[in-house]
Amino acid sequence: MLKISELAEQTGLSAHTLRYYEKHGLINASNRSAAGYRFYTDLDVRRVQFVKTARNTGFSLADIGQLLSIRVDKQSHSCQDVTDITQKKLLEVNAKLAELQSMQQTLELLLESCCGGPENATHCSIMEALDAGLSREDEN
Amino acid sequence: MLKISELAEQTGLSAHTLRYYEKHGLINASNRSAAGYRFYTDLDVRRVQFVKTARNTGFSLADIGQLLSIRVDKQSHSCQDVTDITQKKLLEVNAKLAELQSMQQTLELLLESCCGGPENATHCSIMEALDAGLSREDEN
DNA sequence: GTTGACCTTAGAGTTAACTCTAAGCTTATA
DNA sequence: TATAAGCTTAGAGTTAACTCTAAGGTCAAC
Ligand SMILES: [Zn+2]
Ligand SMILES: [Zn+2]
Ligand SMILES: [Zn+2]
Ligand SMILES: [Zn+2]
Repeated sequence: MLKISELAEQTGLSAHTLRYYEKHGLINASNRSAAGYRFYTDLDVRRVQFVKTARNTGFSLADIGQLLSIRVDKQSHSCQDVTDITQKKLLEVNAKLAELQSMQQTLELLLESCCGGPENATHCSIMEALDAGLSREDEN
Repeated sequence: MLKISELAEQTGLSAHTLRYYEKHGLINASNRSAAGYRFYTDLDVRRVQFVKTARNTGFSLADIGQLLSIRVDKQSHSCQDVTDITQKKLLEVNAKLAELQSMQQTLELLLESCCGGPENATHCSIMEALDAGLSREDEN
């Protein structure tokens, strides 16, 4: 049985974050000491690690709540339930990716166009491009 | 001279957002009516469009504040001042991009591994992978 | 039997960029 | 002149996921 600081160390999450996850219904300590100290079992640890892995994969805490409710009762859920959540997340990630890639391209073009030198910015092509709405050609 | 709602329509920003930008020092109405109504000149409009373009490019409002102070006094700033801001933004974008691409790859692998069917999730490879810390995916 | 580290809770603060509300003026139209 | 639409301000609310604080209780060690 682990105390919260030991679980924190094992998972790389802070004790604050673990309490925050508990408050939001994601995890729980199976046991409490007489004085109210949380004690975590191996099963608790695995659940926290599941949360952490899902978090790293990009799932929101709300998504993870759903995944956890599948996890504790797999019989009552289908693979489609799982792929629905995963697919939805992939679409979100793809949308953000497209946005960021567009920004990346714009920023790279801006940097290519500017001398980046120490003389004054009266001729700066980055400022000109931003003033011109990034040239009317590839507006979306 | 445009009223705030007219500027909003021309720029595609809401009047609320325009007042918010003003409160944060990004824009201003050159004139006010006797009763205090904001009135915007062509120069004001162009400044707002600059802000909007910079926003679409990914710059934060703080970045845009810096870009605007260069814009109003180009003689006192260098191209390097401009590229410093742009370069910093590009690094941020690249970092987020890398993170999202990793998530995308993980999500795609998860989806490939799961049948997505209607039978129960006791055998679901997505759940297994999340339980295993994605170790299967990492090895691929 | 006293440090000092660790634990508890409720609740406030953080971040960015909005978004909205309330209460009261102003302006245009009928 | 009455009505509706639009303007003003200060300030509160939203979102997500923490992050931290205060005030106090507990525990192991010396
Ligand atoms: Zn230059
Ligand atoms: Zn330049
Ligand atoms: Zn299946
Ligand atoms: Zn499956």
